[in-house]
Amino acid sequence: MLSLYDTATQTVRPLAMREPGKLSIYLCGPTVYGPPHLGHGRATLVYDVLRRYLTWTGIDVRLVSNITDIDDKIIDRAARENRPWQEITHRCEDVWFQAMAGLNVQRPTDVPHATDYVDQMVSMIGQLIEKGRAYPTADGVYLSVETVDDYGLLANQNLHDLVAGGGDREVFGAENKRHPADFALWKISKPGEPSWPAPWGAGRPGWHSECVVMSLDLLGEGFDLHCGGMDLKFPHHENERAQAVALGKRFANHWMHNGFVVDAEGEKMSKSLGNVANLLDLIEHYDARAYRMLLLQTHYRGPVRVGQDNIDASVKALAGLDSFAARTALAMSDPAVFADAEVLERFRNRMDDDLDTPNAMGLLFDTVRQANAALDAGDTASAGSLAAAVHEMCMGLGLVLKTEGDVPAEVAATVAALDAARAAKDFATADALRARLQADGWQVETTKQGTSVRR
RNA sequence: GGCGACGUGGCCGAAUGGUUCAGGCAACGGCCUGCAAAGCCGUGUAUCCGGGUUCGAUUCCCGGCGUCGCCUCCA
Repeated sequence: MLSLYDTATQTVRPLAMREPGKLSIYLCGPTVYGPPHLGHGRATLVYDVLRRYLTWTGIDVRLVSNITDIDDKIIDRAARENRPWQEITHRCEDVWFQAMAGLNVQRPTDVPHATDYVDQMVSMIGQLIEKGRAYPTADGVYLSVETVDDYGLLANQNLHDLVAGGGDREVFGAENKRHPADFALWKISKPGEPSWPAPWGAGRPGWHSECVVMSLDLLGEGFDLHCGGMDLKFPHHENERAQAVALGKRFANHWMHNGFVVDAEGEKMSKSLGNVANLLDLIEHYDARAYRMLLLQTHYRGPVRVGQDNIDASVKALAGLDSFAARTALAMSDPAVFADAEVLERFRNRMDDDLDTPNAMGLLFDTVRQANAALDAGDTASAGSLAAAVHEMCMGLGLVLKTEGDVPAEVAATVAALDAARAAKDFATADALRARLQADGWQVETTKQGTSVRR
């Protein structure tokens, strides 16, 4: 049974399932107005690993992750570029899923769009007003946070301290709000802006409303886990929760937040600092698996710096694993081979402890070394079961190892020529052929058993 | 100002009240190899500082110093 740190209780506690064997997860998805950056990549990879691991342990996971396709940023960009806002959201969503596919992140079970839920949001806001928890003003509808008893639970701060920290920052809509921390559920639109009809004036929903409505609609009250980046903890998740509480509904049972991607100076990568790195660049220039590898070797709650050195180290580590997969392919092919049960149990213990992937990776590399040693010693049976365990672990982490794969005919011919030259002790020719393959980007391993190539 | 996280070898990064502080990358030596590569074996280097608790602390407590995050743009 997996235990996870829960932001609401600030403890590591078992991730309870509302229905045995079934886990319902809501993950806050992207606002589609720009290209995905490394931070998005981290969050989706962390939750992809979570999902794959849970699935691997036999749990039926339903992962709902939304697309925020109406928002001030989208409107701003559409106005600036003078084109329909839908064109931007559609394009960005395509790019988003393209990037996710590149990272080998599984598509969520459900991908609700905010714009498909506006009616339900209007209805929810109406209920909040009826209950006296929200109030309309000249520019929108606001939630009265003072009516929510434990407002500040996720931020771990009381309302007074939260507001005290506002500093000299300008409070949005201050002139109309009853309390500075009240937040917009509905924003009445200005001429030319996209809008939907509502009793309080045509407009658009505030950011925090969509996730409440969509999560409760698709997963129902008291769903198991709500997750997202640390920066969503407050205000986004706090405000989602505040709405659910104000409605008198049970919300998420467990809250999970992943740490940030930081830059070389250790500062958070954020749009406002302008130090965001495009995720697509990383995927284009490096083995996309390297980012997953790097994150697996970092605890999900800690910060991670994504740099040339880190990524290079991950690429190298992957090369070792690929090489391992290739050399153990034969030992694994025996249908009588079973994954080493003890290794898998240790793996589960580590993963179940707040998703301790760095420790799990330590075990994985240890197992690889043991299997290699067994293979060197000619003990193919042990090598096979250890290698099978490695493959199982990789499956539980979403790591795909490369084996021989498809080799073009001319490369195969070169490999054959290389082996023939070596057999004839014509090492000059053999070295030239090997150099040519390497120049073409092939990883070449010549052994007594013959040459194998990998890309 | 409030709340919180963190400070481990050349780099990244776990863990732990006590024999030798995981693992990855890099370095060095050896085995293997026609030579490499891959692999194996081995080596070296680390717990921010000062107190306290303790037989014993890197780990727990207190105080520093430093870094970072959140306090209504954000994964």
